[in-house]
Amino acid sequence: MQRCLNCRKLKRLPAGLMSACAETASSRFGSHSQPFKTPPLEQGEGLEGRALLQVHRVGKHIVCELGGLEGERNGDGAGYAPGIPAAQWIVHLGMTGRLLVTTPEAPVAPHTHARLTMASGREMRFVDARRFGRLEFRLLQRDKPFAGPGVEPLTITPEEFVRLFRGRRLAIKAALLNQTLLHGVGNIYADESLFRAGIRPKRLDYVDAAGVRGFFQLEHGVYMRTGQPCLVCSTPIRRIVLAGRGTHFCPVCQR
DNA sequence: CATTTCACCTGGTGGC
DNA sequence: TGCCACCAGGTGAAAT
Repeated sequence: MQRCLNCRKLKRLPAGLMSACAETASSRFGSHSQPFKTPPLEQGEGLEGRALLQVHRVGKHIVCELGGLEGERNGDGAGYAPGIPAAQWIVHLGMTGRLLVTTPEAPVAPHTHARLTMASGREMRFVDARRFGRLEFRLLQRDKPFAGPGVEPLTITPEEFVRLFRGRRLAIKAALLNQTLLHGVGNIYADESLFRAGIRPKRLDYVDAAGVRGFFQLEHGVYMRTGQPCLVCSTPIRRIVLAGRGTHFCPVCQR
């Protein structure tokens, strides 16, 4: 018996892999408050026996490419194999999520939502106190490869960037936080980017592909520096709430 | 449709 | 010392 991470009751849990019972996982499927975007039972069964081929990033998501199973076939009847990508495990860490690799004997930390036994004998564990993280399993013969909700900020062209943001009637910071436009930028990078570019978070429809001034590389210029002097002009950094988030800026450097 | 607001969740912090 | 209000932020449902 094990305590379900969703309903907190002592229950027999499916497959011993996911620390949530089937009923709450499915009944609360889609809720914010649980980490299983794919129901735990389906997720555990889907992952079983697959090789972990590659890990990469898409926006704020970690994408694990998984190999096929012996005898597994795609829609055209072609065979999969352990070395051929056939499924994906998508991990979003939310605010406090972590992926840990441990020995099976290692004490199970509070808020451990998933425990995967690896072929090496070690365990991969997903721990997330605040439960903003998500776990999702995709079968490529059924689902599209995960592409993320928006476009990549590190490879977008200036022209695409302009096309994405021009004409919108909302604060530039709210637009930056919208993952269906540009994905991967959270509250901290939004504040820091706008400071470096010298742009007020409340500005509407601001587009200037060459507007990066490049103030600082290492330390936060504005984020969580409310009342402290601006690193450029010494004016106290201001804090407002925008799009429901703490928002920090220099009233002189950012126009 | 576009945009805004808010609930979800827990650990840490500061005030009393 | 302990209690409580409040804050942090990614997401997506609900409201506007």
